[in-house]
Amino acid sequence: MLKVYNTLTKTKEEFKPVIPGQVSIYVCGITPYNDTHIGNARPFVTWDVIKRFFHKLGYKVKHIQNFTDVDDKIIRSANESRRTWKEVSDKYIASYFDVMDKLNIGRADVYPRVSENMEDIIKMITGLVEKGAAYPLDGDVYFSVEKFAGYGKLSGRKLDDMQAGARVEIDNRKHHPMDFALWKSAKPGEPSWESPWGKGRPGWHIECSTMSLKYLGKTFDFHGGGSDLIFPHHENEIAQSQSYCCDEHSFARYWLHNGFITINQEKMSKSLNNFFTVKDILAKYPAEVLRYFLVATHYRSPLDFSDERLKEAEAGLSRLSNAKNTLKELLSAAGADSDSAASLAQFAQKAKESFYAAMEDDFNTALALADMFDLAKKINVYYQAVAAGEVAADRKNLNEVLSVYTDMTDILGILQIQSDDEGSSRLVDSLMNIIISIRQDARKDKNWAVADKLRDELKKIGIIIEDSPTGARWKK
RNA sequence: GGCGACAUAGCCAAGUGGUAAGGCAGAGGUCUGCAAAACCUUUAUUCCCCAGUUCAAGUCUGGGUGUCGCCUCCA
Repeated sequence: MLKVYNTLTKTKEEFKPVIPGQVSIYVCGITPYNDTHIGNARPFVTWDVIKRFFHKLGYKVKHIQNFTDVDDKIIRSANESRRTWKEVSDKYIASYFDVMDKLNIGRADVYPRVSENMEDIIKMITGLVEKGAAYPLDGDVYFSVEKFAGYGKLSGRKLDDMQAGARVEIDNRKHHPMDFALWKSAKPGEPSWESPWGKGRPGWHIECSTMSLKYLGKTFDFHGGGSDLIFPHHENEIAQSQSYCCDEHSFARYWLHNGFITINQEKMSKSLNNFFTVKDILAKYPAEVLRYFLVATHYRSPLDFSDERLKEAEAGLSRLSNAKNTLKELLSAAGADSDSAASLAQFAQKAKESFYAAMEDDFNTALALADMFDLAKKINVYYQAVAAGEVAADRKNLNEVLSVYTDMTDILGILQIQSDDEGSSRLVDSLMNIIISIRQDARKDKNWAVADKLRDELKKIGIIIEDSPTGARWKK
């Protein structure tokens, strides 16, 4: 049974899809005015893992993720750099895709943009005005929070409380201080679109309502994003959407929010200027290390980022990677089938069950990883027995173990990037074989100076030589 | 001020009321020409504090302390 923590009910609930066998997901995407930072990257890695898991369970997945390409910050950036808003957003959307690809994140089915959905947005605002849920005001349109009885149900707030402690400047023209803009009239020099209320552009929240309803229908399964979106963004989306559909049960059924990435225990954000871009990190660490780092903690927990933590991630990932290589090495040396790895294969099946159980419990990747480490250890123990000549490698059962191991890495999306470029350089492979053979000769002659020099020099260019009873192996 | 989350070893981290997973780092050992990788052993009588419920509490309840987040653009 798959359980997910729903922010709306504040409990873990059994997941029941709207349409059996299918999952519909809307994830709030980015505002492309800046390079993607690792805080931004977290929800996308999270949802990528969730999608991979649903695929493994046999679900058909539909995933929509927007780009907020009409926005104050984009306009400001455009004005400062003498580009158009379109040039700015296109540039950072391309940059977003570039780093997402490196992080091995699969594409959504559709990436709708605000600028390409104006008609639908205007239609929805018009509908809300007609229903009396919103009102035009001097070229703007505001949503009337008092007209929506459920306002506050996602974030657990009451209108009265919010009023009391509000830090916002009160605009007295509005019917209620918490009323928020669906449409903003154009100021000079701003991009604008024609509407029944004059030239202008949409407010922030309406786009996600419009586009999720457009692509996923009136009721869909998941809506996700960072926990800073709970209020006001997602609260407002619910208000708009349910008012529009005239149905308090419509719109997303499960709301999933991931915790923040922090720096020195403080939220990483563009406004605090304490962020690291994904690009910066990828200049220092392989993309897989960053991905592993993000996956090694449950998605709802806060996650403190530091160089030290990345180094730990690198060490942990390398352990998993070594075990996979060991498994492959065993297989390539395996002869006839035997039963020597039967109990290892059995253990692998148990580990797989345990791994799936962890994933079914609100996508507990941290717990699932423990099963991978347990399996890695058993693989290593078996390897020692083979290396000591106690047993012969058992092809059939080892193949089963590899398939379990690969199943796990497929779900987490790790240990895959490396294997892609393994085959890309036959020349390097051939050269390494020659070097290793020369070094083996030197070792045979007890010429340690030459053997060590080869190993040390290779290490300087990032290639590690490891001797083993069956010969030397190398890795980058 | 209002609302919410969290507090588990040196560090990170999981934990369904039934006796504390896993990783990193450290220590000792095995293997090795030396390394590396790997393996074995070792590292929390105890889960922020205090009360309570229970045969049984890290887990539930109440109170306290601390940290963080949201309430304003934010993933």
